[in-house]
Amino acid sequence: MAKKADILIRFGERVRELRAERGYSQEAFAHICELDRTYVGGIERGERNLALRNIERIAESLDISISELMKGL
Amino acid sequence: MAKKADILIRFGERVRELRAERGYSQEAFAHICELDRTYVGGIERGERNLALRNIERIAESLDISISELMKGL
DNA sequence: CTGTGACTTCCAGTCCGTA
DNA sequence: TTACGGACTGGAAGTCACA
Repeated sequence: MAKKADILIRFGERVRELRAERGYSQEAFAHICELDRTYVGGIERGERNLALRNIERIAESLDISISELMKGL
Repeated sequence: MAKKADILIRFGERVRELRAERGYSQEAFAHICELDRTYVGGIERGERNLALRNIERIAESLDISISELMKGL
């Protein structure tokens, strides 16, 4: 199984990349998302199988569409 | 909470549309996704805040990318 | 600033039905 | 074929202390 990297890992890397691009720390970004700092950290490390509502929050906080956020995954 | 159309509702409508396009019944589609039939029904009705792994399953079962699935949402 | 393990609460997700 | 209810289990949501 797992011919490609896991979806959660890839999603986390994508979030980290976009978050860093914007010059946010995890903590600052977490605040914008209204999520806990450690929770966002867990997402970026691919440890969290987050649900659609939180995916939406993250996309909004990055100021892009969900579709854009999911690009390449 | 004054949202025009909740993300879950919009996602559900999108899934229903794409699933029906392919001529699958909810039950047949649920079987392909390896999800419960009542759960798929709940998703299409916008009652379920499903997680990323299951979003991926649905996209795969529809034979499109997650990004494509999320288009317009 | 970030990683991580542990923790509680509540919902994601399953299985049984009925209409 | 789909909607929806009840009851259940595992895991997502959310937080904390400390490295």
